[in-house]
Amino acid sequence: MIIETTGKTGINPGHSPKPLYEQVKIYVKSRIKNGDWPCHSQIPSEHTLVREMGISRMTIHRALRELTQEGVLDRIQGVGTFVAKPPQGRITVEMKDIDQAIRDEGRLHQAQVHFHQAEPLSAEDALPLGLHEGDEVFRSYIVHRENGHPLMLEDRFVNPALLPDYLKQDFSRLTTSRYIQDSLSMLSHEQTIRAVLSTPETSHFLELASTVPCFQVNRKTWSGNKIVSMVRMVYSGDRYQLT
Amino acid sequence: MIIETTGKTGINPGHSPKPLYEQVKIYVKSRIKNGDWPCHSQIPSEHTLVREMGISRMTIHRALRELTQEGVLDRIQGVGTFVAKPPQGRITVEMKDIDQAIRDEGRLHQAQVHFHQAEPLSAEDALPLGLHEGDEVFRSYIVHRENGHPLMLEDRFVNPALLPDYLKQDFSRLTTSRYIQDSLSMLSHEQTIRAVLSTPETSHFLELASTVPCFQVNRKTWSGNKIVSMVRMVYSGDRYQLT
DNA sequence: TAGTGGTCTAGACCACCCG
DNA sequence: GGGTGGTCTAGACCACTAG
Repeated sequence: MIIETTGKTGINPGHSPKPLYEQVKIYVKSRIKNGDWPCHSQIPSEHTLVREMGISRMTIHRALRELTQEGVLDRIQGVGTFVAKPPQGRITVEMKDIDQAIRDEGRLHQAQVHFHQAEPLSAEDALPLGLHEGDEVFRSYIVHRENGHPLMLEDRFVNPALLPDYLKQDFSRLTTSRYIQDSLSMLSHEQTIRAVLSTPETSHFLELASTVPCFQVNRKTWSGNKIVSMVRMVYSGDRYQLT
Repeated sequence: MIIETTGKTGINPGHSPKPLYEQVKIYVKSRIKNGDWPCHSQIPSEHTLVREMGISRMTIHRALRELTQEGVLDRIQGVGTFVAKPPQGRITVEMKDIDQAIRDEGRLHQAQVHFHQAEPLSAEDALPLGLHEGDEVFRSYIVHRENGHPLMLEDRFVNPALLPDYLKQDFSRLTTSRYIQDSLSMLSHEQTIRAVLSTPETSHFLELASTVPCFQVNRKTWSGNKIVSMVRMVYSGDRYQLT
């Protein structure tokens, strides 16, 4: 382990190639990577590293804390620091907002609002929304287009108690999800994504000539313990893909 | 802002309800949440917070650094600290390894290896793998079952240079992706997920009676700048969903 | 030049675990 | 009781930005 310094007064002047704590992190990761410190083994204590590397404890501690945060190490107070098991088989897929996804590809996003109204809640929708049958909800039904071609159908229910001004918005200019995110904070989501076949309804609004495979996203949005919105989004499968 | 202490000798003995830096984080987030510090506005400098809150700079700094890491703040050296724009419309989907996903549901995972061999690379597969036509590659073709029912078809190519022992593994007991993750470190992935219709091939191996919508995942795995593996996974759409 | 954030130290007190 | 990690401080030097 070579510690890079600039040979000035202090032990590590700030314009060293990398900060000291970064060098410690790299050092620890290299020891793990080349097998010196195998999975689940205990690594030297902070005190030991302080002695061996000639670096102050706060700096060592920061390096180890950040590596713990990154999932490289596990630390147990009063016991020691251990090499964590690398996270197995977790690959994350990121779903951007539809308008952003389209614009990021350099294409034109348009939203066509088919309706946007208050309506009484049907029995089948009441339960998942956590409201009662007949309660008034806001609903919007929007087709999103990419360079003029229909890409996604959005059928959204909104809780009027939490977003009383929902009906006043112009969702041909502003995305529903953006409006919700800007209006409330600390939102959480719960969703499922299925591969489905287009139905007569989706084929009509997405202008599909035949039956094609689609992504159907069902998403609930919560603010604290209250449901803000429930949305069904159907993506034309031959024109959309997740990465 | 009330700083909780225990009234002992030091300013903040360790068993205070929350560490000081956590209290600072909560304080900052509350000022943002209730609108005192709007989006993009500059918040007080570290020095100011040190004076106003009577807390040392290292502690203030840690709180602000962690909030920056979490995307709540933006910091610019020499300029100041600003409230970050909340991340818009990014929802992440987590894909677990197939065996883990099945076992997490309390069901039985089985893998049926149809073949597992070395073969010359075809022209169409050579380009995406970054190798040349006719180069030898390892290939495995596996059906994964959930409680006996076929759930996913995995067709994988592997670079023999990086995983020479790939053919010696028993993939009815160990998942291919787990073997790869355990054998190499610092892997990165690149993938696309499409909604597709089952083909005669997938219908046969997934024992589908009719044409159904499926998820098709195409994933490349890199170790550094070398391709380790390329896999196509087809999930029976009526039996699988992403969350 | 003044003010900002970025890093580092030496020392301190603490809670926790285990023999 | 001895070792571990968790937190906090006071002060210092640095790099960067702007007026």
